[in-house]
Amino acid sequence: MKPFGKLSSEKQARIVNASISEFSEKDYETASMNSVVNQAGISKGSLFNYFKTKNILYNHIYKLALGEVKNYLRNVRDKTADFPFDERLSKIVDSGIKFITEHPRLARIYFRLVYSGDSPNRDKIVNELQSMSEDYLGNIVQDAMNRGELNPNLDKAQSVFFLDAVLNRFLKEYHEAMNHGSQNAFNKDEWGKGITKFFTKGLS
Amino acid sequence: MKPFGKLSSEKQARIVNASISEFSEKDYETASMNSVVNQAGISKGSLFNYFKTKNILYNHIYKLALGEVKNYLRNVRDKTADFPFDERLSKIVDSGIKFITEHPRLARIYFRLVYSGDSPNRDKIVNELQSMSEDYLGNIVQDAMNRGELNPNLDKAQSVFFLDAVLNRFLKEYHEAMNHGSQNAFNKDEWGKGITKFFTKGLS
DNA sequence: ATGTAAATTGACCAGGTGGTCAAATTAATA
DNA sequence: TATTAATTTGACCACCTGGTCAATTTACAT
Repeated sequence: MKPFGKLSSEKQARIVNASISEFSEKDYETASMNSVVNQAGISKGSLFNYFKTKNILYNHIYKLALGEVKNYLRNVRDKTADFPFDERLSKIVDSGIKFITEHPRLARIYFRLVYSGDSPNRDKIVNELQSMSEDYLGNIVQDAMNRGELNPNLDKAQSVFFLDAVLNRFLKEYHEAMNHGSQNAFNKDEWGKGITKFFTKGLS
Repeated sequence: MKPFGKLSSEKQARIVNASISEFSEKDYETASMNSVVNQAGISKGSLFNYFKTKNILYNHIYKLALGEVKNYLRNVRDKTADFPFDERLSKIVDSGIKFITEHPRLARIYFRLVYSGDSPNRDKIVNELQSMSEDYLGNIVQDAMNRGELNPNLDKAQSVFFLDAVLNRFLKEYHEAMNHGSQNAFNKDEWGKGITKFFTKGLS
């Protein structure tokens, strides 16, 4: 068993928590192992005993973040499997907002990973995410096409791309607005409606 | 006159060129003044004589990059003022691709600025960009609405947001695909058509 | 050619980085 | 309790950072 797994769950939590804070506040290169160590209240040697390198620690954390994101997505997809396209889209937006609100630090790590350039293995990870998203949104679009809710001659790849672009951008802006305290910048419901209307029309 | 302005234009070009390389390859924190100095073939003291801090040098460079971007945008907007919406949109995509192809390093600095988190004054700059884009795309949407090409009851802010999201994301992906050598990832014409079709329909 | 002013240099500084490892502490075994 | 094994520690290392400044080189005026 890996040394980190042997630790008391309280200590594990402390370390994970400190790491999440650090990697969400600074990008990979700028994030500091010393800072993690101080926040977690352990010694430097210990941290490097649990995680041999900064890279490995980062991998541990981002997988954690991504796992949570995937959970959310899987959840909303399955729970809305029988809903029509527009309601489904609306729920996706809602759950995205919910995730961001409940896990702002994990969301930050996610956005940093997707939009910033210097995480290790960034290309591989982003490719993974891309194909995950294609899969996810692709299924939803396909379902809607099968039901006759969307134009059956759609270029699916492009449609998914548009969806992904708008959804991600919206959530990113929402996340940033949230972190800057300007709560009124986005009216959730209004924007949710706007997005679903725009896509049901654009892809019809 | 500032010391940098007194330099021979050849030397100025060398320094600007080295700085563009550095800031396009690494993000602000990671970019190294030592590296700029070596690439430019001047001494460290000189560089800090021309630009008192890293921050000031970065500002000089990003303003340069942004100026070029604005030039391109202004150009295409004015030259297509009388075109219908779909042709206009198509030209915007084309000119974006052209810019990226001709100035890949400046494009990289632009994307890094917009999507990454650690440039100095990032918030201020991004706000500036946002209102610039709102202005730019807002005008184009407004023109089309006035001409009766788009639904006159559109929520303009949202429409502009969608346009901005998709255009930026597309150009970013195109830029990344280009830099990774995979030229066939995007068929320019096909995607240009797809984008215009999607928006003319979605906003009609 | 000489003196002076301006431009250029690079050794140097304090401070930070990821990572190491002998030594000290704690836990487990007998 | 005495011995051994596992865990934890933090001083330390080489390296890099942005930035400084006395000293040297260059340019120019007389």
